[in-house]
Amino acid sequence: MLCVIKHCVILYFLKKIQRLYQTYNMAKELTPRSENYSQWYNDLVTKADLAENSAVRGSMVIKPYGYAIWEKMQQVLDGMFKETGHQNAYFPLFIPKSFFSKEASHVEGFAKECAVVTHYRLKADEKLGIIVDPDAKLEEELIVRPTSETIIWDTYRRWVQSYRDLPILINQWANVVRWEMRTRLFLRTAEFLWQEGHTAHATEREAIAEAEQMLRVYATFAREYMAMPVLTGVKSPNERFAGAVETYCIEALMQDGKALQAGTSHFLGQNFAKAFDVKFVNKENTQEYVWATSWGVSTRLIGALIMAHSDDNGLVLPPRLAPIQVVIVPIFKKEEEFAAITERVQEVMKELRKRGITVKYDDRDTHKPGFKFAEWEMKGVPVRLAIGPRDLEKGTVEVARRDTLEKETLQFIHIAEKIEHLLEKIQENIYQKAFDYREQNTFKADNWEDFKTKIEAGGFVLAHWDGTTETEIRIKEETKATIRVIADNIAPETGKCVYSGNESKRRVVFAKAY
RNA sequence: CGGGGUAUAGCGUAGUCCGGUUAUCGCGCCUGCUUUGGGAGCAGGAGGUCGGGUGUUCGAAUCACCCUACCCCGACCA
Repeated sequence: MLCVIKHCVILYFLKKIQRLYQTYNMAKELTPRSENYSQWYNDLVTKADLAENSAVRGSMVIKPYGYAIWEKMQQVLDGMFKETGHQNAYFPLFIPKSFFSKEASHVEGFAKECAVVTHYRLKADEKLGIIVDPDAKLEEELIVRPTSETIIWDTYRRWVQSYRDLPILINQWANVVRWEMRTRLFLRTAEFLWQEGHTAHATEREAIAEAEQMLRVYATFAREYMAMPVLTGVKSPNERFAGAVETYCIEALMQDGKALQAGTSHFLGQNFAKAFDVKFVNKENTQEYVWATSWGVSTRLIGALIMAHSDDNGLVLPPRLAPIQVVIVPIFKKEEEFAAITERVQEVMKELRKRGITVKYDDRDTHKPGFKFAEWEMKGVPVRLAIGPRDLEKGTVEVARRDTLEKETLQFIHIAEKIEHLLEKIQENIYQKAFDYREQNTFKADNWEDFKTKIEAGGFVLAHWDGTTETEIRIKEETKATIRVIADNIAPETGKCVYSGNESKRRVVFAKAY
């Protein structure tokens, strides 16, 4: 009897918990970061309406709001590339398989994740429906580009004869495919969007200068637009791009203490020139191989942007990359009030637009203000204005900032100017917060036990390394940490390798990475 | 690609172990009224090849086999 009552009580509470859970879900809330960081990230991407998984394994649909962020990134970066003398062009999606075998380490690096086109036709089959036509086999199979070095260098061979044809400074905006085993929205997908710069130079020095210049462009973009502090430097030989002589990178620290490579720039030496026989005649009339670079950033930057700043209420976007910088929510009961508010809003919008600020008036009458507040907060709009009858009376406006969630009521007078300043302040504050976080999560480790503890806890760990790939691999096997960057802001100092105890000339940055 | 898990309406789910009337609930959606300064309330309504296929059975969301997709953990990687 007692048992039955107990059972009923338990059932009752189970139902209650389920009800609570359902309410929680409908409220569009995020899983808190502290509870499950990965889940938080996935929730955020979905609920901020940035992207979703598609019918194709590992490939995502980038939704309009997410794509708008990418467009902003593209616009800024494209301007920076043009300023540094580059031009855009477009090379094919398909690459003949034979091209790949020409640069040995390059093939090795990418062979395992290439999609291959083998046929060019389908046909109807009575039993199986549509099938690949076995009679339509390609003479030479085509690789869907995982990166374009090979096809581009095959092309450059025909473009370069004399030193007068150099340098070639080209960028392309494109999609690439890398058949990844485990994918995550934006961070790692089978197909992704990126830009890849490919340059050809007469001298080694000039090529190195180019690779370094583009790294600085990326670092500037990350810091000034994404409000994301980055370390710059070079990769260890083990982490180098397949086919590169030197790989430069920008490396950022995410809120869960894991590192994320946000952009790379490669000095390719003469590897591709030799593989594709790209020579030029110099002023002394002798044949020389061309020197090369390549550099790229991808839609992964959106993942970095999300993880760098966002909180448990949703996305936090830096004003300089926010598709909508200011959203205005009217608060009204009667039609007349709405009309009067709208009139006032038009004035504000005009002033804001004059200053180049992107503003949206959320005049939907299908949702209540509270709903709109929550929605725009989830989408990370930096500044929200609310205007209601009380504001019209007093000549005020409520200004809420997304980064701190603070609200204040300001006078209408010079409101556009105040908001312009506020946007700048938000941009700075977001950067500062991310910077402070990184500082607080950067540690030194001088012995193996300490190293393991600190790596486990997360963050950047600065430690001495003997410079051998063998040690690097051992460390990775034992701790999952890799050398993220041999950072150029860390001064050389002698010491003992944290793993082997051998001589070391400098500390390098270790972390677990995405 | 290995190991584990999941798949029921747009989303989140109950039911599956132990097969049996018309498949549960919440959110969302539609209509109406009342609401609107932080995710509105009430009333009514629509919406389902139970991931796909094959089988077992009088009868399958439920059992068996196969396939597919997604999630978590490893190996690989921007």
